[in-house]
Amino acid sequence: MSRLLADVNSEQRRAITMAARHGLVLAGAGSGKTRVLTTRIAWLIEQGVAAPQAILAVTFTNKAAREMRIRLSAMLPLDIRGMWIGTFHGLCNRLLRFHNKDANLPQLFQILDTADQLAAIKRLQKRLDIDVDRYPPRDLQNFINSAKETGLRPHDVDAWDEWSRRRVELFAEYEAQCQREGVVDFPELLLRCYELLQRNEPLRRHYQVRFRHILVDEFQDTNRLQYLWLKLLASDGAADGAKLFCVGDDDQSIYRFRGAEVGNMRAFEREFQVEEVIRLEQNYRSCGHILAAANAIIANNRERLGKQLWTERGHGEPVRIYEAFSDTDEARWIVEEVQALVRDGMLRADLALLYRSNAQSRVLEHQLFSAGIPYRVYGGLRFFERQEIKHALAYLRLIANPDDDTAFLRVVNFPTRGIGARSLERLQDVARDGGTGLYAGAARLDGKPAKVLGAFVALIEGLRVEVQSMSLADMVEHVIERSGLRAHYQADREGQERLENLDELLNAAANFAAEHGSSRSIDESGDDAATLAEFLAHASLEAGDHQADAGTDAVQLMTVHSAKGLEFDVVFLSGLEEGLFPHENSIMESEGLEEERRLMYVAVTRARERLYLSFAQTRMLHGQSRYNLRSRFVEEIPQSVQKWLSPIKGASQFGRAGYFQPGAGATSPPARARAPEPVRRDLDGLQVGQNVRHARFGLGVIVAAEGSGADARVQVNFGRQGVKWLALAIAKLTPA
DNA sequence: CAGCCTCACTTTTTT
DNA sequence: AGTGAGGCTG
Repeated sequence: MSRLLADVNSEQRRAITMAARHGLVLAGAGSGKTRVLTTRIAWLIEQGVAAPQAILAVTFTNKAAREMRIRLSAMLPLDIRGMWIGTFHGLCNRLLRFHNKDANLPQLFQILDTADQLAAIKRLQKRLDIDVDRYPPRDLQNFINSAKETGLRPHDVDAWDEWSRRRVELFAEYEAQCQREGVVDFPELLLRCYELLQRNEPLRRHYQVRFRHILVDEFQDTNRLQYLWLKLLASDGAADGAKLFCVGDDDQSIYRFRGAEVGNMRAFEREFQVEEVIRLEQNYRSCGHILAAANAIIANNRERLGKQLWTERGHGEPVRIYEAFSDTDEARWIVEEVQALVRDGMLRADLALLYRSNAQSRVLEHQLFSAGIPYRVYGGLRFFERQEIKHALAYLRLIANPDDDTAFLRVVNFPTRGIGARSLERLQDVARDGGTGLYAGAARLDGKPAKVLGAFVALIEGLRVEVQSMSLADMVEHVIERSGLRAHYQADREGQERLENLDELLNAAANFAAEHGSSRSIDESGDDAATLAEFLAHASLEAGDHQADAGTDAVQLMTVHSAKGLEFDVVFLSGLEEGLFPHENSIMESEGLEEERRLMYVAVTRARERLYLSFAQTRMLHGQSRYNLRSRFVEEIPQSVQKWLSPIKGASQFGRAGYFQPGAGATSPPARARAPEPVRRDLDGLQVGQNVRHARFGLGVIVAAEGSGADARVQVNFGRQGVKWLALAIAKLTPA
């Protein structure tokens, strides 16, 4: 038996060694999904079922692709560098670079990241004198991207009225602009690649014949276009086409808002007549009580393919639940608990503080900071998104492609060189009238604009010549120097960190050249431009890690979304309140609510040993106090695995007597007794923050009040019944 | 051209 | 409350 199959359970083995046909693996959280995927690849190669070149493995994130490569190279005595393992976008980029002519793209086409794309759209709107109130740039960006991600070009999009017709026109104008400038945005990479293969039969056949096995990770996150792309490469499921092996978990589908279609799982099963659907339900991560909570929560969803996690690890600890007065109290309690755990020898890095929305990190950070506990927040600016890095890259982009107007405008006057709005306006007019880009338009100016812009063009031209036979790192260094970027940040008192980042960019360039340039020699002239283009693509496609210093032992703070795929010994999940989690924007429709519940399921299944859930009666949000009910998700956890740390279970929902009793449980500090502040009195004895009962809507909390006497109205949060304004003269509210 | 002020926004995120 | 973008003034 193959060494690859040691320590693999029977279901995992079934998936790994499945015969060459279409397969769907429903892999529960912590069930060894990545392992199955990578081991199957290794197994296919080891058994001689497929050659390495015949395999295409697709992931969503660079991190996942990297991990797959690392694991694979540990399993196989092969150089896996030539293998087609990558993200959808990375693989499409690769394909388009190979066949740029057929795809009608310049050889050194640039990739616009989301921010570049928005800038390009704004520029377009300015050029065409579009009312940004009627057509907000963000909306337009969303519109364009979601059209492309559904596989639609402007002429495929329906328009019924003047407004939407105009919108489609702008979509078309935007495409023309991108084409003129030789740039593609993220969805364009996929769509362009898809259309290329669809249109060009020999090319399509080539790849359809070449790839015998297509393996897809996180299949539940695929959007329409990605599914179409996979289908095309797999010859639509024809007998002689590639075999699709998709791994995913419908219960962890949490990206509907960005176009993911869980329905692709069922569509795949149906359209490819998938015979083998394998469920990986043994969980190797969490203790039994935690899994019981997760299973019970997700069981409330109707739209499921069905799965039940189990473990051999035993029950472990119950789920700890804490009710706080306020968000501040909640944060303070969490920090005390963290301190206790660290005192007991727990590593800070094994503790995670999770929340539904980023705004919640502030209170937590504040308390952690006061307590002097090192922490790290995920989700800030990433390396290649920093302004100084984008500036340096913009110079490099202009060297590679002078038609890139986005890059041009970014640095034409940075560092400032006396090119003002007037000069640029003149230039944009000239460029528009001449039907050229800005760079080319500069030659047709006169007067002062001609002088200042001529100097800028001369700078770029000079750079292009000087840089010609340099290594990538030297090139970057030279550009940072000659553009004046370094001097600019040196003169800036607060430029120190930016200078360090620019140095880091040099490192990145050197590393990149070492890793990617080795197959073709770097000093072989003529390939410098290609290496530069690859580096620029890399910078767009892989913006870098969110985390800063991975080395230090710090408590980890992140949203539940960011935590997907990660695991921690101890997880604190805070803000379990109706309106927050589930989020109020999602409560109204069942699909939204089910996605929130999947999010909750993801959060719970991050914990290995211990899980804390907490919520607060009062929370500051957007500068206002909000009064929320406890999340329904808390209710969905079986009582048998709950352990309440705050005074009395459910105190706030059914009267507040319990609050003034001392805390219970060895791990929890005594609750600080504090009466909720009445915001306004004399509303028939009702006050904000109070629990009330309504004959039709049931239990709720008063969240706001206005008016007096016969006009007095209160706003009541009834949880799943919604938030309602009720006139006291009409509605019968009784204190609960 | 730069700094200041007002205004609007505020779920989740990768490529 | 806090931030970021865009507009206006010195």
